[in-house]
Amino acid sequence: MNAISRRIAHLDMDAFYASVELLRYPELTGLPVVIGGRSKHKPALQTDGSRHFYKLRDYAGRGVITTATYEARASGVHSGMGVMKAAQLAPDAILLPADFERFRHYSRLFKAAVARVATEIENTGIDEIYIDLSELPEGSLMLAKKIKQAVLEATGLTCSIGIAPNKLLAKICSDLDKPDGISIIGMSDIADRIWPLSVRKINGIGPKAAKKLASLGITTIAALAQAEPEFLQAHFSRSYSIWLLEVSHGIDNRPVKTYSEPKSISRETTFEQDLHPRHDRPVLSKAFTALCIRVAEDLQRKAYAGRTVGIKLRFEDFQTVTRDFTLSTHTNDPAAIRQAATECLRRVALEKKLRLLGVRVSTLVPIDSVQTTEILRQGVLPLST
DNA sequence: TCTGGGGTCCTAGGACCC
DNA sequence: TCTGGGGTCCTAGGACCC
Repeated sequence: MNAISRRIAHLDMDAFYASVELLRYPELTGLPVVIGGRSKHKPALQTDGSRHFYKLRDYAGRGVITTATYEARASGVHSGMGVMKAAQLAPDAILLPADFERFRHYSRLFKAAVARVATEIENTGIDEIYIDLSELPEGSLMLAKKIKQAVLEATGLTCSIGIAPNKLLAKICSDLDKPDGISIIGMSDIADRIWPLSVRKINGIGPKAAKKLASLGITTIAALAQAEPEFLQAHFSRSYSIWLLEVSHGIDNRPVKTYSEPKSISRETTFEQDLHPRHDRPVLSKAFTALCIRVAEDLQRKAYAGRTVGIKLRFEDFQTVTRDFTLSTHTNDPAAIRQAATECLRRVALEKKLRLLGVRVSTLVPIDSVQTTEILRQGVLPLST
């Protein structure tokens, strides 16, 4: 493979969760629709055969918007926004609960469709992938059209594709002509197409870094590209400064990774109301056990065992703490996980109400065949001591 | 009406070993 | 009596992504 002439596509499904739900409820097409909130608010079938949909104004409680249709985005609603805030902006938007099983199904469908056109695929989320097109003979525009057509035929859904010499640029590029677009750029287009954009368009510059850059007078990628290395290093770490300058010039050598092992498996839950560590202890304990069981089920279903068990607590003031504990052997046994997680819990001062509780298992190893029973047996051992 | 859930990666200090 | 230095593991927190 020639690193100099790579050709990488980034494919991003358009408003994925919402679009999947519109396939099921086509009568909502063209309306502002958001996915989010908790699992009530499922559309109810009425006696006249029509469906009743909940609107954002009907919602009360915790949660965020995971996806908004373009019609809802026009009101200023976007993913990550609290549902209650979104309700102020778009009270008449239709609210649908997330159906992850369905989303995963459509995710598999679109990825399989792409794989029939190009095999070198990196999964980066339920609704997006990178594709290495370097070894294919066809032109980029032709490939992009073929892939979009394959996705549409397999799912009825549209996507946007960016093609560029690396993942960094491809990712930025797929967002240039959304929805249902194709953008193709080369290194010679960076000054015209990339530099005018906000630094936030760079995958890896989040709210914190963008804010700090803005305080230094840097908001566009062009301004970042013109910054002196010494100036950046006075405000950021050396490695981050070097990376900032590289990405501002469109440099990125990361390969498309067609396979990766999971590093951790976790489950967490935000309570409807903050819970008091002593007064609500029975409820907390039940939730805690349920999380351990779910993590163990996930591990067993995916055929992994882990050696480090961790907990995550979020207090009423949103302060978040984690603790973890490494066992002498790998386990995927719910009782062993709960015991280790309880050890972690003992090391936290519980003085405030709890908003969130989570359990995580990391340092994973695949449990193939012969080792399985041994790992399971050893994993349970600490319980009996 | 603040702020979900599932992840990855990085940093940094201390323990421990050679 | 002044304390090297590299490597790895463990732990905690934080930024970031979808």
